[in-house]
Amino acid sequence: MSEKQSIDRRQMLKEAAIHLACRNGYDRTTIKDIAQKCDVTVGTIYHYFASKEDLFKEALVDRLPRLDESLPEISKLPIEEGLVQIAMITVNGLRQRAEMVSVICSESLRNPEILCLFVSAINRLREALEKYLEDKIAAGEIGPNNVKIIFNIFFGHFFTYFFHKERLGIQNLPPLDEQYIRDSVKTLLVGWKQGGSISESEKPT
Amino acid sequence: MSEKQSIDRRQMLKEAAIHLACRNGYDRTTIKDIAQKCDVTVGTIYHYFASKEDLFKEALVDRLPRLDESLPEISKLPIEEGLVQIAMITVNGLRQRAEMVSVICSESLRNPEILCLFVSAINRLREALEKYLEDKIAAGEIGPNNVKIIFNIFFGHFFTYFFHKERLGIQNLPPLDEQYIRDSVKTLLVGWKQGGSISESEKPT
Amino acid sequence: MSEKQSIDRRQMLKEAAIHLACRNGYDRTTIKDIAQKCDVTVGTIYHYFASKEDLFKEALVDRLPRLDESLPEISKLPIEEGLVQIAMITVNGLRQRAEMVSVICSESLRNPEILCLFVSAINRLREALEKYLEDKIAAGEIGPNNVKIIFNIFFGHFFTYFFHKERLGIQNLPPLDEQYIRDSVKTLLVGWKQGGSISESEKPT
Amino acid sequence: MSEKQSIDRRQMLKEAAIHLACRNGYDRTTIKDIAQKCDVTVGTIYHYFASKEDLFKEALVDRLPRLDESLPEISKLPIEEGLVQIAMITVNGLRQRAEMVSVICSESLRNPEILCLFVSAINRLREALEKYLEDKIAAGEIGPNNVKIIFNIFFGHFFTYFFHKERLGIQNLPPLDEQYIRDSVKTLLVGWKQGGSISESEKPT
DNA sequence: CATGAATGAGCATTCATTCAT
DNA sequence: GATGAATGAATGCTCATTCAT
Repeated sequence: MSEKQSIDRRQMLKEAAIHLACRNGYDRTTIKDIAQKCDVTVGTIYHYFASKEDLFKEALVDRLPRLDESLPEISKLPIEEGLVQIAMITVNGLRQRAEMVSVICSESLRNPEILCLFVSAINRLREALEKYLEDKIAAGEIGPNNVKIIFNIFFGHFFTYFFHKERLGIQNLPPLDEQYIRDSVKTLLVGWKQGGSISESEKPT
Repeated sequence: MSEKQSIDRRQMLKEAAIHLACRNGYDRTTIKDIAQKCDVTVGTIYHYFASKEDLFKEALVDRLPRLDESLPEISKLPIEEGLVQIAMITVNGLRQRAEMVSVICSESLRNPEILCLFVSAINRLREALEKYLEDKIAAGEIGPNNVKIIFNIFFGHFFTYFFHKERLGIQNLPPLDEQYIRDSVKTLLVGWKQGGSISESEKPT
Repeated sequence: MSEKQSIDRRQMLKEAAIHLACRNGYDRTTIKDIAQKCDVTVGTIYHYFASKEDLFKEALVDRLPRLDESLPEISKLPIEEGLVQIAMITVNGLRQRAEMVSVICSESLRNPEILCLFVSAINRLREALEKYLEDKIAAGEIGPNNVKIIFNIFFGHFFTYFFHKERLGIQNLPPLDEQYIRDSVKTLLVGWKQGGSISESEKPT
Repeated sequence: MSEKQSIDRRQMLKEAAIHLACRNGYDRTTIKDIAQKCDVTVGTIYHYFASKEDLFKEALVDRLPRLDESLPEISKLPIEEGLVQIAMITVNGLRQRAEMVSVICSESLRNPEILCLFVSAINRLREALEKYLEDKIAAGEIGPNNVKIIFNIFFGHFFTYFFHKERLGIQNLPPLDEQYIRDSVKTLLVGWKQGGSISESEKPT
């Protein structure tokens, strides 16, 4: 079998694994389930992956979201538009990886390796975005703010809303579309522009 | 055996179940584990609960958080202080139920009954807090705002930060203490007081 | 509690045990089931009986059918009427003990003590009826016949028919009533009166 | 593994299951027992059968007795010989399936599917034999008789005697051999030839 | 006498993993 | 490479029996 086919098959198995685990959880996703979904036998899976855990670890590693490459372009935009772009990339990233996010949220609590993946993805995002916000403060586009807090507000807002609306399926919430994102960003910016989220202890004397 | 002892034992079993499931997940928490943790035998668990699922369902049901009873008092405070109180109650509620929150987050994706519990708890909080915010807007303490958005911002912020810091254990974040909460509320209020999160489509003509 | 009450309670427990075991089999009839049916607790059953097996053994022992006492009266009747009476007593005996017959049939294969009960009941019937038939042959009411064979034909017929119709519930069979019994007896007697079931090896030279 | 081996192993498991259940009953025959008897592990049984119940259902289904194919030949014989052949086929059929008969008798009372198997096997036999007897009456080989009654007498006799002698092991009964069968048939035919088992209600006026 | 909480061995079933073909 | 039969430890659950109250 050609190398390409081999890569495709690995990919197919990883995707099936994540897809099933998203619905049923890691423990209730059996090797046989994955094999059947891919029309192969259990033995085949063990040709490509050393164990069930390995299969999932690989599946999660190679699909972590990356905001980094888009940031340089976005930095050139005015902050209103920049934050909208960032929020949309973040939400779309979650959406495309919705199944993976679910698996990671569940499994990270008990699997340190998966926790590590999750944390490093969030930290990459945090660092990039804090840097972006600091630049904008320096440039005077928004007032002086505690960037840790405003990152938390920004990310927590979109993450939780995505989780409530698109993963848990809570009813009667407005759609998480561009309009909602623009309204949210506008709301946030009203305060951020004025500044003031520097805590007493951080204030320069 | 007295009724009291019987109730205590049920309670003990439920707490052990949640505690273990928080660390290991529902599927990896065995009846034997729970029994050993409580120094009883498996048979005893089945004397008190019809099944493993029943044990967990009961354990989750009777510990859902309640903001409701404190709100009337809080409503009398100025909004700065009110939101701090609400945030602290919310964070402390999550903290006290940290283990339960973890279990619910994992299991709600595949167990509709648990999802229902989770959703109704969130909705209760949402309704109470949206009502509070609308009253404050009417009273002129904050400007006109889309209460759905600002609830999402408020809750999402504290929920995500709690999850990152205290559940996932992400390093290098400031502690989620009163100071952090006060700073966050101040940051949020800068914008909320001024108002402006009414979307174009909602604006009165 | 008076002795009478105590006897009643034992009786009630035994009847419940047989009743449930008839439907569900011995193994699927639990002590708890029996206790619930009688509105007592499991502990109570162990006051009256040493074990589950004991309860069932006692329940089966004291309800074995008895043809013996009626035979002297029946012997005075002409054989046509006598056999009808015997068949009716047999069928009614099975009917009243239908549940017990089911339990005995199932359990006798693996429990030697129950087998013994079953066999001795059948043997008592066999001996009584063979004696009756020999007397009737001697009296010339029926011809010379191998009484073992004609007992087998007589008992086997009614037992199997009862089992098929009233225990298994096979459809489209005529009812096992007096008319059917009279017709059957008449059919059997046609041959028995003429005689001839003495095998070659038994015939006097 | 070849398909043949796979079929053999299924067959071996089914036979072991029936064999053990005959001695111990369905409930006391454990999967482990069956596995040990066949020198395989429990997992192997579940590789071939979905459940314990399935294993037994299959085991019972594919061994139901069939008289049908022999009847055309037997019909050509004089009735004395024909009934002897039929009785011998029936008795040998029971003998070869002795273990299965025991299991079916016990389980059919509580398992509707097994009851259905049992009833349909008996009904097939009943229909074939009633047809045979009607033909013989029409041909004048035996007198006018109620075929339902004489079938019941014929089958009930041999079935009960088989059950008493070879399953329950009641002592002091003559062996169920060809001689016994010939004597029984002769006894039955004495009456059948003369006829007379038409009930009053059925008699033509 | 009566209770029912507690026991723990035993059961049917699952499933990740191995390996001869 | 690919197969799928075989493994066996582990799991949720049952139930006859005991015994302190």
